[in-house]
Parts: sequence; structure tokens; C-alpha cells
Amino acid sequence: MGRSPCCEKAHTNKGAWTKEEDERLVAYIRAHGEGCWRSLPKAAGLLRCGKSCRLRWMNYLRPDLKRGNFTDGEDDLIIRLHGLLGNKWSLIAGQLPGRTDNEIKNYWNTHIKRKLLARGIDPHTHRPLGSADAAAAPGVAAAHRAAPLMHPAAAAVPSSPARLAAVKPAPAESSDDGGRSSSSSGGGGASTGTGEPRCPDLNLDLSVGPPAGDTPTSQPQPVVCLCYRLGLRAGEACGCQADKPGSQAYRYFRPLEQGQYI
DNA sequence: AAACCACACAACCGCTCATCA
DNA sequence: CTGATGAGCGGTTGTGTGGTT
Repeated sequence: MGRSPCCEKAHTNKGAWTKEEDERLVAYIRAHGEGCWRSLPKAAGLLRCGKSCRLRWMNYLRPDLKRGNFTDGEDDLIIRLHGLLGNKWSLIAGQLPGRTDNEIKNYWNTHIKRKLLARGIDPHTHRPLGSADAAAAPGVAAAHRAAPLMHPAAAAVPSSPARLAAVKPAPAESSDDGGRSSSSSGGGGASTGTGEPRCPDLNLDLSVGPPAGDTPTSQPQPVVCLCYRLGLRAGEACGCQADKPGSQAYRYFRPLEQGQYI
């Protein structure tokens, strides 16, 4: 369908934001909330497209943003989540408090891709480079298991229901994945739909373990699989299982056996 | 010191999806 | 039911910056 442009390009500024524009935007949102992005620029006295305002706020001006370098733990978490979700940057960002999808996307393209290539791992498939036989490619899981398990930021996720809500958990009986995943460009290949095979050899250890400080060796702790937290059903993305039939309350992570397919 | 190059990141663009009249 | 509109997402581009020659 034909669309009207989101804004009158002739009367909008483009390019880098000035300090004054930032201040205007922040002041307006503090006073009125985020509201309607389309009408916000005019109301705030900004010669900017509403989309541009939203992007600026979301990626740069939001007070809860965490600036600075990514930690090794965040690195590892991004790699795992990318292996599970593909280029679903907004979903990945939802598991990294204070990080934005744009930031993660940029970081992936500039740092992590290279890091994986240096490890001999294809950043798209998360399989060893040059591997023709997918089933004989346990390298992904091995490489990821070798890394530290979970970033503390992710452990904080359960205390952030809003963040989890943003990931949109799917109802147990629904096969709907939330819609947008179908618009994926296919870069990651981790479909969240039903019926289709999804990364059959994917074996990412995405368990959300007990809080740091607990001793995993002392006694077995219930480990809730991250795919459950993401709203995926048992078996949709890994080999996790509910502890009892029909239960979603406790879904434990169960690694796939080598060669096992979901 | 200047030119060149590579990198990092902010911002833009085009698209899809959800919502509403 | 249909079309218009707004919001959000992912891919891509542009630009500033630091390092190297």
C-alpha cells in the first residue's frame, strides 16, 4: 500500500543531533512522557522526524542506558543469544539491561563477528567455518561452553518483568511467535515459528543459573532455561523440558546429546 | 605534518506489523 | 473487512576519530 512519508523531509533536520536538540527532546519527554512520536517533534519544537526523535531517545538519551565497553560476559551472552535468536537485536537487547538493539547490532558487526571468525566460527551459522556437515559440527556448543556461563546482568532479568514482557512470552497453547520474527532477513536462521526445523544442531547453553556466589558444585540448583524466559515453548529452541507435564513454572535446561535433533 | 586507511558508532531508510476508524 | 497510520525493527550508510605510513 502506498504510504505517506513519516515526516516532511523538506522541513526536518538530518544528521548528527546538537546538544540543544538533545536537551529539548529530553526536557519534553521528562515533562510529557514518550507518547506519540509522530507529533512529538512539533510539540517539542524540534525540526526532526518523529522516527529520528525516537531513535535518538532510545539509543542515546534514555537515562537507564549503560554506556561504555561491553564486558566479556556480555560478549558471551550476545553470542549465545545470537545463536539462538539470529539477528533479533531487539530481543537480544531485552536480555542485556541498559543496552540497545542498535548498540548490540553495531557491536556485533564490528567486534564479535571478527572475534568469531578468529575462532574459526561462522558468525551467521555459529558453526565451524568450512564445515559442510552440520551434524558433525559440535564446535559451537563446545566453544560456547568453554566460555563463562551467564552474565550477571542476565541473572537480574527475572527481577525485571517489564523487560521480559518486552520479549513477549508466548502463551503455552499458542504457536504464534509474536509476528515480527517472520520479517527476519534470515541472517541468523533461528526461526521461532512452529513446524519448521530450527538450527537442528544448535546446542547453546543458555541456562540462567543461580545468582553469583552460589556454589554450583555444592548441590544441584534448578536451572531455568533462557528459551522459556524468551517465551519459547519447550523444545522450540533447545532441548529443555518442563519438570512436569504442562508445567511452565520450572523448565529445566537439558543439553542435546550429540547428533540429537529437536 | 599531511595523507591515507580502518574502525566505531550514530543516524537514516525501507520495510513489516499492530492498531484503529 | 479494508485502508490509513504509527511504532518498531533490521540493514545500511555516513561521519568522526585514531592509528599508520
